[in-house]
Amino acid sequence: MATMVDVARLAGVSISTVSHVLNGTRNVEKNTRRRVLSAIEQTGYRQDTLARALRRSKTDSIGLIVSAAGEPAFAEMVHGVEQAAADRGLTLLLANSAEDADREQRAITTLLERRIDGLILARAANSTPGLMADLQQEKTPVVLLDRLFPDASFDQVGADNRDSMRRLVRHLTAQGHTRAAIIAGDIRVPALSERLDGFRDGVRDARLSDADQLVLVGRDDSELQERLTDALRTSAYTAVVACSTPLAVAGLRAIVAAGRRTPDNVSFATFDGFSNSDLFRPGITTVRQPAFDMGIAAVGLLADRLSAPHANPRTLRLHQALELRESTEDYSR
Amino acid sequence: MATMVDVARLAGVSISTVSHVLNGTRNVEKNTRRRVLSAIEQTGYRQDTLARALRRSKTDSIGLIVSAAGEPAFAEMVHGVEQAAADRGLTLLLANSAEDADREQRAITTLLERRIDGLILARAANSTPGLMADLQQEKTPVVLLDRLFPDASFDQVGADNRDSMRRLVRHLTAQGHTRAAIIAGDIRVPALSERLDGFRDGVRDARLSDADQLVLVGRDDSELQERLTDALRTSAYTAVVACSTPLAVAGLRAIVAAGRRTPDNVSFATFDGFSNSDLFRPGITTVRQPAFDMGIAAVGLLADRLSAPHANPRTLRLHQALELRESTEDYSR
DNA sequence: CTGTTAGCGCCTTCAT
DNA sequence: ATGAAGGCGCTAACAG
Repeated sequence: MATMVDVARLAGVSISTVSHVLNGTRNVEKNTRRRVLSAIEQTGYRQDTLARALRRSKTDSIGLIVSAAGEPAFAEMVHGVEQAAADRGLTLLLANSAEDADREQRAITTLLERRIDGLILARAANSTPGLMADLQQEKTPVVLLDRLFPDASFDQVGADNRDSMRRLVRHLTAQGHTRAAIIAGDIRVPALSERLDGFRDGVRDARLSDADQLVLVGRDDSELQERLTDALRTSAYTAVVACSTPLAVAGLRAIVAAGRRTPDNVSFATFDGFSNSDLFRPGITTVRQPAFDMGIAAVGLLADRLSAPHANPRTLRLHQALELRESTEDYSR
Repeated sequence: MATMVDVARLAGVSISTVSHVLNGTRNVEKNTRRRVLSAIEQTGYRQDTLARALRRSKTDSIGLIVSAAGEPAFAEMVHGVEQAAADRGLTLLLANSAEDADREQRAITTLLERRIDGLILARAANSTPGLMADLQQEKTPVVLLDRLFPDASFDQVGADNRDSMRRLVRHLTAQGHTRAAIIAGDIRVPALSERLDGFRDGVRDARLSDADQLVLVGRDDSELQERLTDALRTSAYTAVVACSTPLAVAGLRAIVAAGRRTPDNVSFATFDGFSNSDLFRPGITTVRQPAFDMGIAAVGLLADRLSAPHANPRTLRLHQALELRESTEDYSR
């Protein structure tokens, strides 16, 4: 591999001149520049980012840790982050915590050792608050994605979960539903607890009784599925709301297992949803998370932070569209 | 940020000793080791991967360039690669070429400048053969993923596309279909041209006429969709086969636009398919690409290559399961 | 068992 | 307009 020394020798200049033409960091005579450029060409010289980063203590790279690389919503966020990073000349280091705090901690350490300029983090469900305190101490800026932190001392990008759920419930109650089951999942995850809060808002808006609603909370999707199956068999719930794609899978399976049908017997709606779901029956009413745009926005916040380290932290809440489909239509008790 | 010098001073040893306890690269007395370890603790020392990599000329990182980060199949490959890399202590640098040769070239340059130990590449559709020749010259090992190269001079991981399609066509012809349309898409993509070859194999197996089949080739999905719509309106094709998820979207839309219905009027099958598609109607017969495992396998090949630079290149073809569903059932002419 | 030292390739101040 | 030279933080001979 050719180095700056090789280029300098071939061009008959000093390595400092080579560096300066490379970075455009001071004037160099037209003619010398030409010689350097052609020497670069001939030697096939390629800058060594490592040495450069070591010297400048800046890597032009950012890290992204997602909590569930397998979920479509996170895959989209990764896509968005990658695009926005590349547009800014930043390289993306990707890691997946798989909802595990230990793996998350290891990923953070690894990325910080690699001296990333900034970190975008969708925290694992069982991530400890202590982690955030530690991160506060680091000089590497952090942007929280999707999995937000209650006190707004970080830059964060999320969705308007609570309000979106409230709108969804309003839609259901407007159709006459009075008893619904919500599969809330692991409410240690802020986005999920926000959605549950929104559900309660909606129930209150419609002056319905909390006791008539079924709230399914827990970490084990298949257990939730069973509980819902039982509930649908024995009680008169007329609507089911799922709070994420995997929970929607559990919900739909429970509906089938209980011998119910959507939308005939039971209305169904979900957050996040399934891709291309408009092509299939039943069409499912979905609150669509703008995951790709959230990824873009996270990089934006991070870039802003890098250029203004002491500005006030910002929390962005992106709007989620409510896509109405047949799974919540034609309800009649 | 504490450095090895700080640790050494605090522990009252030389930096070389610190380095050796850090890397376990030579024996150090139990007692000194303890002192060093505690000094590391106290200073909050963290290894600087950059300096280390510069010195060792080895970064313990790999690059992955996908051609279409938005497609579910590639998202799964990313997931698999990330997991396998993390399991081996490798950091993943991710880039997306978005099927554009220029972006691909830039991504390659960027990653090589970062001195990745190896590269996993799903080439862009319009990637030039010259690129592969250039890559041959690099000392950085390359593993081709999904988008393979005809001459097997690289390590590669793909699927048994041709044979899988042949099996699928056999299933269709066994049901009595004699006229099918295949949406082959951009056959510059090897996986797609292989699938088309398999289609022709299947047609020949059944002693059907090529002229009775409709082969739709092109880069613009919506144009293919229109052509298929017209064909379905005017000709008696009884089956449609799509060669990727986006092409399946086009195919299903065309079927609807032509006023046909699956499976009543027309059978339908696709490669790659939709996630959780078992939950929806019509259930679609799908050749499922083992994308996650392909990602895992690619890292495996790369790791092997790193430890045995001069071994013969290997091409892995993973088996794709044929999932039969109702979209190809109950056909009667 | 431990220490000294020469770079890895680059940027950047200080001279000229 | 250009060069010389000192590190960035670390590993790996080479010495003791």
